[in-house]
Amino acid sequence: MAVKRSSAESKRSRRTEASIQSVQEPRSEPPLSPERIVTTAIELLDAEGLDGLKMRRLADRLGSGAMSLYWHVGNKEQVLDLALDQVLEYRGLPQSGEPQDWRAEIVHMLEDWRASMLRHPWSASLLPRRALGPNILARLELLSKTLSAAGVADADLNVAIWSLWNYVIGATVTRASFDLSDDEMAAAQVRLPGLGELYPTIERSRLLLDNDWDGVFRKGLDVLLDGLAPE
Amino acid sequence: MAVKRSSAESKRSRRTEASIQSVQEPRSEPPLSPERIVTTAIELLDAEGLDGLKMRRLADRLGSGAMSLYWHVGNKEQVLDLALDQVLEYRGLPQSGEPQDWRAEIVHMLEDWRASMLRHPWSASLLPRRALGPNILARLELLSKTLSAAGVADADLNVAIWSLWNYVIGATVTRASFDLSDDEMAAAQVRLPGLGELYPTIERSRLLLDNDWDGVFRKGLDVLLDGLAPE
DNA sequence: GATTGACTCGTACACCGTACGATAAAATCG
DNA sequence: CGATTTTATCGTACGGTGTACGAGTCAATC
Repeated sequence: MAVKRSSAESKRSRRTEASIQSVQEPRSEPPLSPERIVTTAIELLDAEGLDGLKMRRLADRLGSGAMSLYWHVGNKEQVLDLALDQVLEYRGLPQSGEPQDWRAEIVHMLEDWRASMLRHPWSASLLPRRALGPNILARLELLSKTLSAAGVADADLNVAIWSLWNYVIGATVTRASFDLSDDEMAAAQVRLPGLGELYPTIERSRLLLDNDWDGVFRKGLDVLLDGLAPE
Repeated sequence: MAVKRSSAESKRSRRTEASIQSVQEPRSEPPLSPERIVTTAIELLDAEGLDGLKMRRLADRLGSGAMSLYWHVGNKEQVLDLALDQVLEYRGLPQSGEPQDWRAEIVHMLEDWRASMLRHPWSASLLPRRALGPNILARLELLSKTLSAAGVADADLNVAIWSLWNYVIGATVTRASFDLSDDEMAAAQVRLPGLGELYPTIERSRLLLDNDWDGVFRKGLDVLLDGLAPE
């Protein structure tokens, strides 16, 4: 079993000053920890994609045996859970005070959400099947709080929250899956000869091609905010 | 290799009238085909979830050997692709003529989309990582065509299409993943003692609890349509 | 009747997550 | 201080996976 340490502090009392060969041993890796495992897992996921994450490969990167990981994490699923939640951490608006600009705050948080997931495309495919981690909940909480403080009535609050939420999730998931296929999809729009006949409007609007994704995202978000927020 | 038959007709000339034991053999299954494989795969996915689909198990249900499937489908991924696309087929509005009510047409298609995916919750987790199948493209095409015919300017068309699209995808994916966790999540909202302290607004609005999901979905969709459509 | 192609499937292999228990090292205790 | 427990590492092995391969069957064709 193990994984007892909830999130204990890690005493750094090792190698107390003068011991033999204290000068340099570039050989040995730092000790394992859930944090290091998750960080390395994210690197591996970024490099090799969702299917590229294997416990043995992760252990290789960490310079340890495969089974050593299981002392720190329960199983592979938990590694994925932790990696997803870590990627979704939000540090908030950089500015200092509170300029009361709730709309800027919300837009920033949602655009950061989208940007964070697009930086790690595997996270989009993970999101639909994982539970809500603390960082996801924190963003939802911020969204709720800000909207409520901006004057959205309690009766309309859940509609507003979920509408914004859905929009961002959908935009991210859609965009990320396009990133994955990428040329395959762009190729598909061009290659298939029958495609223009079956889907003429899509072809005419070049819907799948050279889109200004960021601009489109922002415009739709504005429409939603206009309709949901007071005034 | 194989999988040569693109979608050929299947000659049904077997058992030409009078042959021995033509009366009844309830033993033998109908012959394998991509259609039967996909249909059975959907049954299995509905019953056992995404992780429950194994090629051997699928073959068992079909009364065949595991390797026989590979004559008809390239690999397991393709089975998932086909299952997803089949679930997303759209039959259109039941009514006959064209009452010109573009808004009803769009709402119907999008609500049907959502309903179809919620009927098969595994499809939501599949969607983010699969390419666009023909039935998905057909829905996108219908959406484009209807909006365009309703008078949405070409310059605004892509924004409108993607905004609606994103919203529906997000709503479906979010809702489906809640269905999967279900009691675990409802339990989470109640169980965790610190949850109310960390996320007070979420708790107060009962955001994750007893939501009128269908109503919320429809309201957000209306906001979006109001903002995107002419007039 | 011989040949060819469409199909079925048993066996085998590489690879996966991880249970289990043997180790070693550090911390704690008598 | 030695003895014992706790913490951490990891080699081996097991059950299960997708599927490559090739040997089979059987109907259609020449």
